Amino acid sequence: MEPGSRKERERAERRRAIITAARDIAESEGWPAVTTRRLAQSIEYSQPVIYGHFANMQAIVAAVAIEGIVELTVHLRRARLAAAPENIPDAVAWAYLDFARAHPALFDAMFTLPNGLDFGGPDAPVELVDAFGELIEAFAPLAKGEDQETYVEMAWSAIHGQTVLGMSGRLRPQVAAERMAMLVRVLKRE
Amino acid sequence: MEPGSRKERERAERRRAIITAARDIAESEGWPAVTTRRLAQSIEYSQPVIYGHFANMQAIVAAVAIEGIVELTVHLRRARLAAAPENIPDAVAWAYLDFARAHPALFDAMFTLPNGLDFGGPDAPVELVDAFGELIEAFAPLAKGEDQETYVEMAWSAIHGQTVLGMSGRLRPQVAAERMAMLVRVLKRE
DNA sequence: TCGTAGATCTAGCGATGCTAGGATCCGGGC
DNA sequence: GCCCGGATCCTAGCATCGCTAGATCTACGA
Repeated sequence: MEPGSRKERERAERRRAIITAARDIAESEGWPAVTTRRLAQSIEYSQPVIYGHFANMQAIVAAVAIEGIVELTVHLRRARLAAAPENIPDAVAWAYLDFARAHPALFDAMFTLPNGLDFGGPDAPVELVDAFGELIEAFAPLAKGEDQETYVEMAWSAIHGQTVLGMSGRLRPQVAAERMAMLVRVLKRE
Repeated sequence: MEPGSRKERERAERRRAIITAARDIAESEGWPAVTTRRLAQSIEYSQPVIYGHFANMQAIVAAVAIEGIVELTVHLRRARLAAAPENIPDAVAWAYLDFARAHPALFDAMFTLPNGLDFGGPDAPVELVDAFGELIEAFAPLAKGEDQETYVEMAWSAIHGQTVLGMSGRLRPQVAAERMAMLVRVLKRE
């Protein structure tokens, strides 16, 4: 099937429709409601058509996760570029938490559900590398003498941990702001 | 059924057998292999018997999670008591990571799988409160002027984040040791 | 010894992810 | 214009899941 043909376009559209439907259903009703039959109904095709686009359910989660990572990257970048240089770590940390709160199902696809994505491995998708690059921009300046990449991993996981524990109700919500500010202060080592 | 009777004891034994079977299967084959039919086979009863002990599958995950939390608590306490005072934060942080690595399925039950446990809420199980108490013992001394409880939440979530991202292959494993050491250094604010 | 209450099992319901095999449609050669 | 072959799509079904209803069987007290 030559690229750019009508069939090719329709096929790509259908793939997008599946991903979008999965996102929408997951955000509104939770991931357990995202079933192959439900997706088929959303795109107005029969169930096996789904398997013409994705090998299995996990591949759909992975596709949504990739989309989420891309959006998270632009969200972080926007926050970084809008902030005064000395406020970049705060702004990006907050943007991370904001994103997770605004798109919990997307966040689940990225970090909680099994999605089969190879993050650290040799053939990690570019989207993942880009996202980490954005974190480097934000937090590498705080590394001081330490190894930058390691420092950024450390900072990211600290922010991530606070995000996931907070979102799952394991931390006191009323001090969320002060807790995140405290983390950034500690990371800045002022 | 009066407590202490033979029937009561047998019932309690069976409950324990279910929890143990769930743990064992989850550790050796992953949580998806833990099905009600499989558990029934393990305890040599028919499947509906499971529902005489647990309302649903999630309640079994919760029971395993509680068990895991208790074990994590003693693991952290042991590490704390064995360490020199100035090394307590390092020792406890490492113990946390060690525990997750040694019992990944247990850790999943506690933090990744839906278990319905109310962590932060008013009627959180005592086991959860005890576990957090252990974290307070370890990290509150680092709070300096800051609010202690908030500081401990911050430190815990940072360690937790590094643990979960590391275990799911999202951080470089070869620098795991230096990364955790770096976090503790930052938390100590030396 | 017998009747009843509780314990346990068999069987089944409505779902799930996923697949096989038949129908249908569409495009290119005569 | 027709016909044929391949791609595309659907119906139907398999095995398995969590969970439950109803029958059966066991054990204990009157």
